[in-house]
Amino acid sequence: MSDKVTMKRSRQRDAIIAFLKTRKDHPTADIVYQEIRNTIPNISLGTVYRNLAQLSERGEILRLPCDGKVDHFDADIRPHYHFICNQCGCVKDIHLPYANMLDQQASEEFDGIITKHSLLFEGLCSDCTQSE
Amino acid sequence: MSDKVTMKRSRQRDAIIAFLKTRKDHPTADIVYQEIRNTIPNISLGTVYRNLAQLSERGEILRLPCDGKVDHFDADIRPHYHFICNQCGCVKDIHLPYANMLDQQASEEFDGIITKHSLLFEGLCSDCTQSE
DNA sequence: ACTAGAAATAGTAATCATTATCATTATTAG
DNA sequence: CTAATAATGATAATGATTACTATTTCTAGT
Repeated sequence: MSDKVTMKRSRQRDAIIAFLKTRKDHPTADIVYQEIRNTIPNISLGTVYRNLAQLSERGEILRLPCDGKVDHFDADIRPHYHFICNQCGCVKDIHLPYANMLDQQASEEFDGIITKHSLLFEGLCSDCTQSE
Repeated sequence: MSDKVTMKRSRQRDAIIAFLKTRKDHPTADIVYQEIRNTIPNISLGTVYRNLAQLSERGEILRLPCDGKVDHFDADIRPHYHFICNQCGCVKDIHLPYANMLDQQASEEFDGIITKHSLLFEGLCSDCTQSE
């Protein structure tokens, strides 16, 4: 947290990053675990969680909190927003640029320092609108 | 959820609503529990959770998910946003009106139906900026 | 007021995602 | 090569929240 402890490589972490980069659907820790087990059968779920937490703290990936539901993870660290489907739970990108204006507006209303915001859109994904 | 099952009053629920209305700091379920115990010593934590969930589903109060941290609750159901302090964890109001434009903008970028968004500001509250 | 049916409760167990622990293994700087 | 230490796997622990169940409390309709 405070300072960079030198990071040793591990094939587990390499596999996690590599896998995340192949996916655009923002998998959960458990999905990552299930997938990596195909190549590293005895990887531990704790190892997956530890690495995902570590990588997101270092800013190498994004942790997407989803309003009380399970966290998802994104290897695309460019600032953008996300959508979660209230029916199937899938998470998709919303490519609006990060709205700094929001922080500015909020700062005018607020006695303190606003450094960021998190914004999550909700509704029905295209698949779920059709199967209704 | 689907339809209104007639709601019976209970002094536990009355106390929970009444307490929430006296507070502007958006207490957690546990805070509500601790407080109500002063007047109803044997109230159950499960009862508090059940009622808070029920009331927020009926739209009588707001549940505030806070990015993986503990949920907070708000008796002020007027649409507005919130701020959470990264230091002390307090939750405060941000009185920007609900930005429907955000949903519209997002809808243009998105193949599906966007019904709402949740937006949480983060940073340091006024108390924590001073004690740094 | 009485009563039957339904909702609410207290107490407790269960869930579930996530984190912590710890003995062992793997990585890497020198 | 080797010592120092980060990372792992296996498992236990945590913590917020929900589910269960026998009992109590409401309340609508006689």
